[in-house]
Amino acid sequence: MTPPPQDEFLDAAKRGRGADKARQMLKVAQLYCTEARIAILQVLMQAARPLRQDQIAGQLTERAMSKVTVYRTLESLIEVGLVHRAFTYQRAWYFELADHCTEHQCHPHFTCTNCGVTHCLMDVLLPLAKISQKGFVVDRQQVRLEGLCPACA
Amino acid sequence: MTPPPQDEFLDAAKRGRGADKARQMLKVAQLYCTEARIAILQVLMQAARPLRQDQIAGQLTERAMSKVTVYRTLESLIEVGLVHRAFTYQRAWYFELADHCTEHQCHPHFTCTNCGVTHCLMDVLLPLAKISQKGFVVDRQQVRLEGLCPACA
DNA sequence: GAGGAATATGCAACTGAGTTGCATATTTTT
DNA sequence: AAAAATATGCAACTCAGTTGCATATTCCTC
Ligand SMILES: [Mn+2]
Ligand SMILES: [Mn+2]
Ligand SMILES: [Zn+2]
Ligand SMILES: [Zn+2]
Repeated sequence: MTPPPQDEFLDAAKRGRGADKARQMLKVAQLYCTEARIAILQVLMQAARPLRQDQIAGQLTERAMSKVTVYRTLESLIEVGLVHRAFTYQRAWYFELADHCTEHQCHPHFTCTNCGVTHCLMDVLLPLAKISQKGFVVDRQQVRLEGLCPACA
Repeated sequence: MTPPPQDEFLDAAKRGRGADKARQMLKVAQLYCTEARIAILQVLMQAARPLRQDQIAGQLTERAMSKVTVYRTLESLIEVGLVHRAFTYQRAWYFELADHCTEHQCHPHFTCTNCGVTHCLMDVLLPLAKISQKGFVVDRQQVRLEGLCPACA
């Protein structure tokens, strides 16, 4: 009886392989390798969608963590470009790894107005708005979609 | 000495011409014609950009209004499609009239990360993300841009 | 490895945009 | 004018996110 691949992956992450990846990312970014940063990076690496602070905290299996620390940890990861704020929904920020981003634009996010679930549209890329001739310098273009997801349509 | 056109327009709005337009919009929408709705619609009709609740309240010259009423008024105007929530910035919603919208998409908004001012890009329209073949039903596509505005670049 | 500087964490208290219940006021309908 | 329907104001509340400060952890140097 071999365990299913997901469990194997999660197990590996807990045992340290995911932690090593996180440590390396932090070293490159010149951030202290703290328990909080390693754990939160691992949670975000395994996440299929952006997560709120409380969802991230809820995934921390090893040790509970103050929400202040979660917020400050995310802030530090954002500052060095490892994480970004994907969008807000019902007054709360959703965070995700910043790896799937192109220079000025990340993938779009679709939020279902019926079930509230958000999907990352990894393979959808809209053209950048051409507004530089008007004197604007675009740093980031963000696309949000709302409607019904396949399960709710 | 004729007053400049802006003042003339503002004056006309105060005197009732803008109010008549608002009354008509409310009648069509089957909403009670209340002081609050007429006043807030007029403020939004004259606004060059989306406004927060406190900015709207600050523009109400005739009579002060409880912030609860401003929020509930906006909510009712949103329900009938006259107003929409344009975006959030620093945890606050910005509201605007829902007239420049096409069926599934409004114009993009550019927020300057230096001065904080938002510009409505009325003449910019990105294509709709083609995700219906994946089973998604898109109700609304929203585009946000960040960077430096012409004044700050 | 020990010591010290730099940085991160937890706690408790705070902030502020937005919401809710309920009594009262306004608008519309009859 | 009276009744029914709806809107408003007040005070109290919610809750995601922030701040000050004492303590703990990480890293760097010797
Ligand atoms: Mn995503
Ligand atoms: Mn706009
Ligand atoms: Zn759904
Ligand atoms: Zn600017």
